[in-house]
Amino acid sequence: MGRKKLTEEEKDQFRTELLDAALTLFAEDGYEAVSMRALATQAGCSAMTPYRYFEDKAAIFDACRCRAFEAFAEAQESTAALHSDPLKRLSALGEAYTAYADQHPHAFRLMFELDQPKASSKDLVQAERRAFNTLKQAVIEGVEMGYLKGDPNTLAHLYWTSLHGVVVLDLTGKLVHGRSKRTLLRSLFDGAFTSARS
Amino acid sequence: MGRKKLTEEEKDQFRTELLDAALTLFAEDGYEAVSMRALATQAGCSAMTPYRYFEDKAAIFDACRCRAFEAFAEAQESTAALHSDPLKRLSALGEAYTAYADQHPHAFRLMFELDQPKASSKDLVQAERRAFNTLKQAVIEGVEMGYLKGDPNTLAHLYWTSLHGVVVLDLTGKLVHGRSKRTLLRSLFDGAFTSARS
DNA sequence: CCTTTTAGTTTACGTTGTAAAATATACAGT
DNA sequence: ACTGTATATTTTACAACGTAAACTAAAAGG
Repeated sequence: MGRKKLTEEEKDQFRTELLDAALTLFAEDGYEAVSMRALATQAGCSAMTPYRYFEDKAAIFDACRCRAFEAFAEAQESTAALHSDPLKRLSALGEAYTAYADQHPHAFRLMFELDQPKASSKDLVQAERRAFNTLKQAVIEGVEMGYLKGDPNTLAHLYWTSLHGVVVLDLTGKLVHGRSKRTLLRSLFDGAFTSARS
Repeated sequence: MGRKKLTEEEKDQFRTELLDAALTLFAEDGYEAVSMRALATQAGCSAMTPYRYFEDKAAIFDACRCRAFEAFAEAQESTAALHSDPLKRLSALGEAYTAYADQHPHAFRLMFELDQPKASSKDLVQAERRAFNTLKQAVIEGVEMGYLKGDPNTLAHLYWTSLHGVVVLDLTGKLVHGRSKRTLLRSLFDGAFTSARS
């Protein structure tokens, strides 16, 4: 029941396993399937054990959010690796962004839910930056190579926010019938490059 | 205890009062303050009474969302009424959009929460359209008067989605430090009109 | 007057997050 | 080797939740 004095590695190991279990439940049956008791069952411990390793349920969700951002960043990075041309890469990253939302709706929701704590943990901020940097790097190269003009940081943010807006409004069914996500994304992409193209 | 055979108007009246109570709780203490028991207390009835008038809690929230969209649409409309010039009006509508998110965070969350039912009620769709149409009308006039070029519906959607993306990513604290919402909105507005300007 | 219909409340159940208490195990000191 | 203490984990317990089921009360129809 209580071996004794777990090393820091063992604790991290358990935390990792717990988050694995949570992410599994998440992916399988969605957000509300992750109760403390369900999570405990999945992780093979009792309902109270997680409380030795995390402050509360919200802290566990925060850590899951962090993991979700890392996985998302990896998806973005591996997409970026396929295209050396900055504009092609930007386009592909946009496609990958919406594809990720389609294929991992629960993870996407976890990442971008409106009611999450505004002050993020250090780790979460880092994971978020990592996801964004892939996009930003493509914009930087686009500017350097003369395909785009303007402040790279601003351009990258604008591309991201526009993309995100289309995705979330589509996800919540708010786009007016007849304007598909795909159509809008194409127009967005063309328009963004029209206005930013040097 | 049970007068008898309420008229349809009386029923609607009660529904309205109940939603008023819900929206009050919402605005005062936020999303999670709206439990059935708290709502009942606020509305001056027992916890089960609302179930005679709504299917379940989700249906009440749907109706609240509808009301929130109507209030939002009104805010947009009254902003639009202040500016006859389409471009000035579009800019003002963008400002009003972000201002609404700042001033009514709970209502905004209710409207645009990621996990809402994708298939909306007829009323909700209508309220959503109404909010969007104000923006769309300004774009239409902008095109008609030769300030903008392109398909108005698409342009309006793009303006809206871009705006929305900035607002929600700011709201969730995802914008990288140093890129303020305001800066991005200005760039967005300039850029949109640069690319769409005829 | 009695029965039915309708409105509303009370009670009760299963589930949730988690505080508090109980239990089990490993090590330190004698 | 025995005992006490620190640590890990589980068990139990509680308040709050959404809501089903049972109950109460009053008006309308026969």
